[in-house]
Amino acid sequence: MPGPIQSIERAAAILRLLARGSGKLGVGEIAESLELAKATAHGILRTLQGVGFVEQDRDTGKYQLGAALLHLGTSYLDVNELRSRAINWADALAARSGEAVRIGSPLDGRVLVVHHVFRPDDSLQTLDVGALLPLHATALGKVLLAYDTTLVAALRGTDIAAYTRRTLSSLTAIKRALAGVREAGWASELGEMTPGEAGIAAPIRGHGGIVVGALGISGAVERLMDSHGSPKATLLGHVRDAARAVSRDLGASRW
Amino acid sequence: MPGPIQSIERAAAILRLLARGSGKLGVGEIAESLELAKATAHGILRTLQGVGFVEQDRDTGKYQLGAALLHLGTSYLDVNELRSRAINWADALAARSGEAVRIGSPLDGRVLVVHHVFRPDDSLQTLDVGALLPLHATALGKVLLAYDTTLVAALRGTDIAAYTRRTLSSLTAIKRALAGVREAGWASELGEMTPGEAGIAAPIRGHGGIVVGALGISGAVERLMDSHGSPKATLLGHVRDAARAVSRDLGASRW
DNA sequence: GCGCGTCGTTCGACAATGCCGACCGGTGCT
DNA sequence: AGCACCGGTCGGCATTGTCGAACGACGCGC
Repeated sequence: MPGPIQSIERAAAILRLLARGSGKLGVGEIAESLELAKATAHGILRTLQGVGFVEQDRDTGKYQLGAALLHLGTSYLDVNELRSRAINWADALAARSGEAVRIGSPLDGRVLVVHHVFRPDDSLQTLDVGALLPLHATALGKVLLAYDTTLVAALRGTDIAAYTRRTLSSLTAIKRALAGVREAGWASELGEMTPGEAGIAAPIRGHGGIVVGALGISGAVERLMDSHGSPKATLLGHVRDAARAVSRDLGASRW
Repeated sequence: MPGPIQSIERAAAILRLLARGSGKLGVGEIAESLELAKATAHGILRTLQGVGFVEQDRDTGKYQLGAALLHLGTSYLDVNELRSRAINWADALAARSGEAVRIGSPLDGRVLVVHHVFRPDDSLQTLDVGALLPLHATALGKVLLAYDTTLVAALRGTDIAAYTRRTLSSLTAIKRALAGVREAGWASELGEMTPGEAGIAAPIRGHGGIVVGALGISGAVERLMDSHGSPKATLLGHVRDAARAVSRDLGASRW
């Protein structure tokens, strides 16, 4: 049976659609978006509702994501080897650098945040584990792009959003930056996603030396960067050391 | 088409199995657990792999949950009305009480933690959003049980695990406790899940007054309880006030 | 080192299964 | 009141998923 199962693929598409649209959707909207017959979409939705993957608003009849997905998502974190090996090092890096630490791996042309340590102060911060960040406007994403040519190829065709005035919004500019990342072994970002915020990241390598993720810190520009817009040497060193330590734990002995 | 779609139900069962087993499973094990032909299980797994819901270990060939689920799970949090309305009140309750705050809703005979505010000190705490807690051994769960008879009915038949010496492990003992909860309007737990840890919780009511979740604090027994093993009055008041405030935001005007 | 057991995977055929167009019943807007 | 839209249901057709059996690769042990 070499071939994916149609109904399951459609069910997954519905779930992704609900996650992207970030809200409630009706049967008609879903059917139209996915070019399905209304009855087909309804049957899938009813099944997904039965297993708790979607819920239906009693008043409006519209559908949204269900609670069962939350537990599945966090269960994924438990078995994610990258995350479990990196937790201790991430805590240490946050303490040493005084900044928020994030670990990301590629997912579907974005960066999935699989771990997040808050900046060690009492300020209110929102956890963004599970968030999908853009590849081209974050330090984490640049690292992943630099060591995975298929990701770069996938960039072509997608629209490269310009979040701020500093965002690298052309493919050639991005490629030039990636060459620099490969040469240096780390990436940085300065106000390219959010004005005033910066990031520094380095690759995490797994068995055999292939890059399986990225680890980095992010915070206010004036704390991370020097007057020339380059990462402060001590912070950069801490980030690179932490990434190397995680890589070693994952079995990338030579790097 | 009145009837759930078989393949999607099976796919969901596989995902739940992978989440429960908390680790990697082979095709054979999965097929046996679900009483499927090996080829059938394989087809579903291949499809799930294609959409990123499961991943395959390159070396062993075994399957585990995939990264796409993490994003879906956190997307659920974004649209969860209970959580979004409760966040502000939960923060306030944590500040006032000095304890960790958790909000739970029922899922599949357990308590799903949909929000968690750390105890306001610098100690290392693990986020347990997405965790599934037992109904009968937590204050949150007791509240949910007390106001949902179908949950109690479902308890019969499941094994009622005795986590500690104090866990209410018989159905009659639980039912007696639930009557007390209904009368008082709140629930507490003292070392029934983990020795030395206690909890206090109150119901969150939605539109029309039906209980849609529970909100509570948990922490060391000596901080939450008085010498008689009853919740400290001030803490209890804070919990009940917060639960009422959230209920009001959800439209349960009369309660 | 050879063979046995087990694993993930593929094949092919059957019919069960999910898909679709058309049809209800209710709600809210005009 | 009429209309348009919504979510949900029905029944027939054939597409689609299911299953038993066989394949190749790996690893363990005799």
